[in-house]
Amino acid sequence: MTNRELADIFNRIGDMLDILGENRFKVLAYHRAADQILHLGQDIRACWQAGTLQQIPGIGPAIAEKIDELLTTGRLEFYERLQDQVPAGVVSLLEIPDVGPKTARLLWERLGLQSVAEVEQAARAGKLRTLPGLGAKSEARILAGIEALYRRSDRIPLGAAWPVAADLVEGLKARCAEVVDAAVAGSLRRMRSTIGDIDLLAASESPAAVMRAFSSHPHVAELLLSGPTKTSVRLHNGLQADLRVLEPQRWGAALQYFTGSQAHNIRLRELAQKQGLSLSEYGFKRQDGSEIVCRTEEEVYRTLGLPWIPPELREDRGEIQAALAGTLPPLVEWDDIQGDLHVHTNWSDGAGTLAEMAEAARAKGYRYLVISDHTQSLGVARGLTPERLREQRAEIDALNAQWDDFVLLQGCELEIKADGSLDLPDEVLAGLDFVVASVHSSLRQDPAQITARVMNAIHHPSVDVIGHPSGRILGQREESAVDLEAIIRAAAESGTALEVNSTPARLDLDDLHVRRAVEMGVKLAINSDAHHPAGLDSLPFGLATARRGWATASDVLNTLTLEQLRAWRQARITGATHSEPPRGGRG
DNA sequence: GCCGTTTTCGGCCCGACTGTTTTCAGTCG
Repeated sequence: MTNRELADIFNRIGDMLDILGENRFKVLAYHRAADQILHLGQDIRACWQAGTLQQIPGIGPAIAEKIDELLTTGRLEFYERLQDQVPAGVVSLLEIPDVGPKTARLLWERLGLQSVAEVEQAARAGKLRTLPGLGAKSEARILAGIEALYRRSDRIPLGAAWPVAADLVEGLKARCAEVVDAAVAGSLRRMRSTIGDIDLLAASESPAAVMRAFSSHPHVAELLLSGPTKTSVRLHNGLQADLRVLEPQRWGAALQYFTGSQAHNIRLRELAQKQGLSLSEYGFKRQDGSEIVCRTEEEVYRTLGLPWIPPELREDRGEIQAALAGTLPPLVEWDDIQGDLHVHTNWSDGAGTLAEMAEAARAKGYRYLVISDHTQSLGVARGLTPERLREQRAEIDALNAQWDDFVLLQGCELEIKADGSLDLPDEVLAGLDFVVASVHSSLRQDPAQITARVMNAIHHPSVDVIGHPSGRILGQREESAVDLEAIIRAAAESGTALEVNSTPARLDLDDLHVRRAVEMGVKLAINSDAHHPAGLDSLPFGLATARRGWATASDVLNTLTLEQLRAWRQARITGATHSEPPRGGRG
């Protein structure tokens, strides 16, 4: 039973208890436990076997016992009894926007409705308006919610949401003189890998003018709700966008609040309470009603006795405890990045020439760039044979003669073939400057098979990095069955680095496995996997993913200078232990 | 159901918006 399956069960238990009218804090406890399990970053069976379940925040004796029963027997009596009381179809009604536990229970008890389709039928027949507390408007609203549910678009990748959000922010600033400041907030500012909706914030003394400018933006398809401080719209691409407008002097508190996450904010408010303060998007309130208004986020955190916490960490995964203890990690930053270790050119399936890719990298201030075109067995990508690699080497050498501040390295993205063998002979690999090894084929092999393939590459002395280790494509392809925990352990032993692939649709490793890798002392390579010069621009998405996994510069291979990178590689090949040299800033 | 440098019992974040209401409940984030 996987973490996700356990989390699903506890979430459904929470939903069923909610519908039954159980104490809301008990309901919350189940949802919190589910969230913790889902974001554990390692298989919960390891904690179970080690007897450390109750060390996970939000898991106490009752839920630990239920986890034990589920993992031991595959069943949970408590859950089965609840399922007898609340039909699964009734729980599914909670998926309808604006239908919560109270309404779901009402629909079930008074009209016997047990599916979204039945609710839709009843609404069309005008039956919902006969229920206490519901009128014609609620009925129409629920019907609209069901239609939205049917055409619901899934979460979209971070990299796809950014340009739209940037357009909206720019639009606000350009179209409305009353806007003092505007910014992206929410999960987008926290740089989650996928985005469910776009949260925006504006500072202004004239909210109404800002709301008008927002709701008339060309991206906007439909006005969902509108009040004096908040407007929600649906965009033409199907995404929902929410805008909050606040007074400029409250900017810091508002930005903090609206960035979330919700779980992080709840923790902050609990801290505030202990100090006799109440925290909201407007700032702090003392018990006598006087206010502490915060113009910056730093002031919000300082008032609570905390250092400013980077948005990427605000998920209630230990960052507040670390901030209290003064042990927040110094996260890797853009200025730390010295080069990109994985790009393609028109020698294989890329669109740019060697010179074009090199100049684009130089323009970013990089000191080096690894050309890692595909290898021969990936025919669709015109993978390189040993002969063509030799020809490419000559061209790279010629290009390198013209720079004294930048170096092109010759590498490859080596195919890990379906039988686990590598796509180039050892002597060819040994002649390259750097090797990224990746799986592109037979992604549906069983866990043992595909894990063994990657293990083989990890233990090869010429392989420096495992590329996009999970193989996921966001919204299209689940990760392969590869045992990432085992891969991370093996990488820690062999000194092989794991990639954080920055392509917006990949972001692979994900933040949770980055965190696990950092804990295990594994080096990360934050790479763009660019297939054209503009593709280099996606590296910040991988950088953010690494930051979400608590990575510091010393965890990241491509923060090393060229000399250090070469020394790191040499030390691995010779098996020597290497001390950590100081990093040089890119300036 | 979880949790504790104010607590092992008694708390548990806070506000906006909507609809159906005469002051509030439900939902959402």
